[in-house]
Amino acid sequence: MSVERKKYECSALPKGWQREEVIRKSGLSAGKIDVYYYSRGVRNDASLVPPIRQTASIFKQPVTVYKMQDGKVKSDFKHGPQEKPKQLFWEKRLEGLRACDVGGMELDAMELPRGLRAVGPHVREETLLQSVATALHVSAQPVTGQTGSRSALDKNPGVFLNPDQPLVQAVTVADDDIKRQEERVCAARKKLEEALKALVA
Amino acid sequence: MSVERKKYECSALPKGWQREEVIRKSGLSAGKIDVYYYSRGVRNDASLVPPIRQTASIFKQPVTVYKMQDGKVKSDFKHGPQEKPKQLFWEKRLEGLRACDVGGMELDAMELPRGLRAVGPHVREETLLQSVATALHVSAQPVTGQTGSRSALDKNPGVFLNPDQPLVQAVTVADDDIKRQEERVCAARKKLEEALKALVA
DNA sequence: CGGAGTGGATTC
DNA sequence: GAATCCACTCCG
Repeated sequence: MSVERKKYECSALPKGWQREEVIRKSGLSAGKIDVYYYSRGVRNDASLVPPIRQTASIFKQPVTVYKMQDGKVKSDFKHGPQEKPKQLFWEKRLEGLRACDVGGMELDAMELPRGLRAVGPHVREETLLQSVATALHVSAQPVTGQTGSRSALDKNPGVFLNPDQPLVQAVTVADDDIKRQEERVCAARKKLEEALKALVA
Repeated sequence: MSVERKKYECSALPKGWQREEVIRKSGLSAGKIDVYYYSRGVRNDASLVPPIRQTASIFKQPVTVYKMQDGKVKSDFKHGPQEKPKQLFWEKRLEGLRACDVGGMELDAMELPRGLRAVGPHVREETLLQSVATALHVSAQPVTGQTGSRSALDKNPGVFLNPDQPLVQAVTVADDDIKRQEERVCAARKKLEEALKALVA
């Protein structure tokens, strides 16, 4: 596994600094080039060990840390991995779009079970379908829907909307639902039984 | 110094598995979290460490190993993870079945692009659709289709069929196909342009 | 816990 | 669209 690497002094850099170019050899970005800059003894160079100024410069500028009385650093930078912002209502980009067959003929929209209710401002059944379908297709977690109250979600989605769940109100399965489903299974079995009988006769 | 460690069962994990989070407490990456997964003492459970009887039982039966004079084991069992047998043509169980809408009305079958050819004995277009759709939906690997010759696959699927791929002949994309697709994109862009013009006018 | 290597967002 | 930057994963 030979990595394509070139490392050399570069006149545009201060004395003692080196520029390295590494070609990515796999993945989606294979072929792209990453550039690294080194000065001697990187590990312990004060200009590269945090805390460092977050200013735009290839030469990181160290920071003087002032301690408070209790010995803790007076700062509020966060620990742990930062959570990425998430896009709410991305489904709206799909509004008015429909799948079509090979010939370009638009397919009918699917009708959803009556129990599924859309939530969020101006979210219609069309968007609901796309949202739920995507969640079922993509999500690794159980799909349970939004648990916030309908009015809270309408008025303040930025606060109450759970971006990990589709734009459907959380569905509660009651005893009634289970009974109804059992009846459907029974009916289907009867139908199969009769079909088999008819086949033999 | 209190080490920040949390170890707990996690509902997203299979039963018996635990997730541990350990916060790095020093170094450049201080504050970052490492996640470890554990299952209960699998490592040293005699009934789960090979060699194991390959019999059907939920309780794996360990094997007594007899050594020969030279100290080597008198056996030819394979090392490394055993490959599970795979079901060929499971798609045939779905033959004659169709999705229906909420009202019980059967939906039309989808028409596939002409380039896709079914392979394997008695595999029709209907089965082809189910096979390809499942592969795209479920497979983590690229879906490339069967590379064996059509006649070999028909006569000796047990030998030549690749169970990791759907029952479609490997599709080769020629320059012609790319050109045709480019034309389609161009046409779609023209249509969009005109629609936007009409909207403004 | 560090470092190589990549995905992907951001900036130019 | 390319260059740059950052965050994250994986593995020793």
